[in-house]
Amino acid sequence: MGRSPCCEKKNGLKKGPWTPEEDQKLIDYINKHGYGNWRTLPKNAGLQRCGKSCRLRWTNYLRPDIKRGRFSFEEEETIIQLHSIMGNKWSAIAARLPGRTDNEIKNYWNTHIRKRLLKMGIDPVTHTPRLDLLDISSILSSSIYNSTYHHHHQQMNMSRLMMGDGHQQPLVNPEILKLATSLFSNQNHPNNTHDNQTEVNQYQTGYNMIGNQELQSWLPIMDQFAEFQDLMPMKTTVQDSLPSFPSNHEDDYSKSNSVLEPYYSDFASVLTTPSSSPTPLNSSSTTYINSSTCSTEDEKESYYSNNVMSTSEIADYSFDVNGFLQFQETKNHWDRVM
DNA sequence: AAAGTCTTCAACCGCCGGCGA
DNA sequence: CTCGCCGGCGGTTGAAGACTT
Repeated sequence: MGRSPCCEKKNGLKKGPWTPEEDQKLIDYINKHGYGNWRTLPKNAGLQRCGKSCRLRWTNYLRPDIKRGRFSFEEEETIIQLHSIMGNKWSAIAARLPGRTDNEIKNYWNTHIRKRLLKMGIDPVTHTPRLDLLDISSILSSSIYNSTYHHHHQQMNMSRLMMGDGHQQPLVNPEILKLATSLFSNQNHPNNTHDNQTEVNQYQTGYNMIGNQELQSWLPIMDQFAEFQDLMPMKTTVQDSLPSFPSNHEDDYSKSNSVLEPYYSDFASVLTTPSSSPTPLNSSSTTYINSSTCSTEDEKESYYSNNVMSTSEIADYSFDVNGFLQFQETKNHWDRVM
């Protein structure tokens, strides 16, 4: 048996934004009598509103203990950490933030924090890194395969990464990068992956050339990258989450042409968590931002612009070793200061 | 300057659980 | 136990303002 709406149109009750006069009536009444029964309050207070609307207006806007204005950095940190534990339990989160309402926190999450996490490559539902959000595929594939790519800085670093610069060894086995490129570029198009024999063969070849041991050695780089991108050390790292690879991959390879497919699938699933995860409560993936010393808004903005990179900035730094080391120093600085 | 697009956030809606009759 | 009332919650909407073209 459904309940009738609390304020039907036929009652002539007003909806929409509150006027200052209505606000004053509500404030005056509650100051004098308390709110008591919300359903009868509007009649007693002389308001053409339903009780629910009055309650909402009071609790979300007129209450004297409401803190207005921008969220402080500490508040934002608290929201992110609590959300990583509790999920969308806005009222529970609000209970830990004096003067903030669940509605305000929910709005702030949806309009600011959520977007920022996405930009950082963090899944706002699970609080785990999602490298696909960073669009690494474009970073990698454009440098490797597009010789006319305009970003010479990035291309130079990539070529050094792959071939060395005449004085040093390649930083990463080019086959690893090729495989990574394939993985990243194809995880964005899952439908194209499993039915394409050419691509499967590509993974097989790549995996054969790299071998289990070297692929494993590449994983810490991914972990560092995931951390490096946004100064957010993850309790659950890419490496920790990786399924165990067979010690003798040649044997498996001889059995089937699609032997790599399950590993690719597992590997890809580590790198990209489904955004529609039904279980936001994941205490093992609590997100930390090492920046709690930023107190003023200026510091906060400065922190974000200096230390939390946008995707395009990551493209500049991602495989630039000097930049990486420099960035690690900055990170260590913030860790110490914290 | 104007039109179109995007962002924000106050307010609404439907649902749920607690509680008393 | 069932029913209806109520407060509370989380998802969603849409008007207004900000921004872009």
